[in-house]
Amino acid sequence: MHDAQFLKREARLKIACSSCNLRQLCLPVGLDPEDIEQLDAALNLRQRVQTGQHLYRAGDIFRSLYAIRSGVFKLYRLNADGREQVMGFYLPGDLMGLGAIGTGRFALHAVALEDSHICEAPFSLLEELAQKIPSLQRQIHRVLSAEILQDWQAMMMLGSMLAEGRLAVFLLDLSERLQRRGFSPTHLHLSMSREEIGNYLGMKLETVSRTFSKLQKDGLIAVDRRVLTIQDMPGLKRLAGCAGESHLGMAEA
Amino acid sequence: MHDAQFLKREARLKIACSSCNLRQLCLPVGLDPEDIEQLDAALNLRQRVQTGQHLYRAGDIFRSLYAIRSGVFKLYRLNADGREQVMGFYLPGDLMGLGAIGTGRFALHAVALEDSHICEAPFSLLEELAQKIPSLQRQIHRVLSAEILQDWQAMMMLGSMLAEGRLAVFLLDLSERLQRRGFSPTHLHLSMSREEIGNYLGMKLETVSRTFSKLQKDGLIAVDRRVLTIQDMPGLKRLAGCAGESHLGMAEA
DNA sequence: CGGTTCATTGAGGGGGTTCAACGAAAGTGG
DNA sequence: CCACTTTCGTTGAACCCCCTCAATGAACCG
Repeated sequence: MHDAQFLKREARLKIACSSCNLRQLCLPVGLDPEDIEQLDAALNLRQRVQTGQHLYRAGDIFRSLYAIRSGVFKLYRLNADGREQVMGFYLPGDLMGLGAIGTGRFALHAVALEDSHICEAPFSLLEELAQKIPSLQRQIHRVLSAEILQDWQAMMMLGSMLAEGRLAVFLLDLSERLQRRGFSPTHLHLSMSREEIGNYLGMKLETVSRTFSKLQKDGLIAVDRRVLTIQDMPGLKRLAGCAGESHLGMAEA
Repeated sequence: MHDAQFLKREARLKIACSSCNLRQLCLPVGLDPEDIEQLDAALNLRQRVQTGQHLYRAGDIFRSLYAIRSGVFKLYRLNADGREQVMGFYLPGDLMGLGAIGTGRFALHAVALEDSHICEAPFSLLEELAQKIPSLQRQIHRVLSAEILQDWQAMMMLGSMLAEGRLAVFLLDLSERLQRRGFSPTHLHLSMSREEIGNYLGMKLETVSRTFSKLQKDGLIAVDRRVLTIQDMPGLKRLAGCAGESHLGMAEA
């Protein structure tokens, strides 16, 4: 993501799970080469999604999961009075649509924050294949479970942390996910606006901006527009770990 | 739950999925009678968990999912400085442990808020069985997906609603889940304390208490200790729907 | 009955929102 | 190339919801 070279290099490659550099993050994890071939056949539907385009919308009938090959997506919902609520940001190797399996309809809107490429995985085919390939079934379970864990982390942030802590958790999470994908863990490009970050973290864009400024003043990060450098990883982790949770109070059973 | 008669009646019955009145909520959904028998054989491990007892603890090795037959459980985590963070309340028919599938270890503590009965479902057996029974596999996917949806609702509350709205969503969610289980949707017994509710909703127990009082003054609910009656369902839904989200503001793109 | 836990209510303070102004960067059309 | 416009980010000041601290009351239990 945020790397034109990366995009171009990917476009030139034959796009197959077996040759995909995301196979250690995506559905193929734990599969034998011959199984990956079968998987490849099932999800040979590739698509390009340009910045600002929607991959699907809340209410659409669910037929497929979508794996991100490159780019970044924002998942969000619109509440009763039309205001947006960001539910997460998704990176290469992530699967989108997991919340729709149960109901048969997408619950959220998915929009590309950068020019992106995705792989469409028809879910009925995936289920069929999982019936024959135990390791694929296990991986589907793992992926669903991981999404639950990720959501719990967001709930934890929103439920018990102050602005500083939330931003620290957000940055560390992003950093770790980027690192797992082979990007630098300290030099991040933010594909989302301050408003989108704040919306996800349950605060206003002004608060995000102010908190960025404070973290910069404290020497933990350096921000220049949408390029953010983590300068004091342990310090950030300290913020994310314990400090700043629920108004400095120490009470509780 | 919260009904001694219910517990006693259950104890007398032969405890099998095929005769369980939760089979429309739990793992057996969509299974043929003969498949249910196989499922029954796989999870014949029943347990009693008394109020305050832990079913498992964060960090424990994950081997089984746990289905609630009767009672109520609280799932929570302890953060760095030992403070509690409630991640959810689970009712009969719900499955616990879904977040542990990916990592092999439980991420949360599970404690009974009432004297409860659970069914243990060894996950390796479940996976094996799902390999043979497509409808069971589909149900496992559905259950995992439903947990994701439930978590998204919690994120939505925490991220964009004020105390009143959060409490309204909480009560309506509880009401609907109780109704699906055959209980009254308007007359609820709260198995959890104000502090636990507040912790889950990202607010202090005093705020929960004050907000209950306000909702009561407005004629939406009636509260007597841990018995809560919903008196104006549409009014509550109005609160949960749009009102009270992010400081009364109407701006935004 | 005294001790503990839980719930309610009040008063004061703080973190974040709201409203507002300003600046920087990017895109547009002449 | 430069006004013009638009979008995005930053910063300041006032207000408000909720937290904190505190006191009181009700129910449960040994």
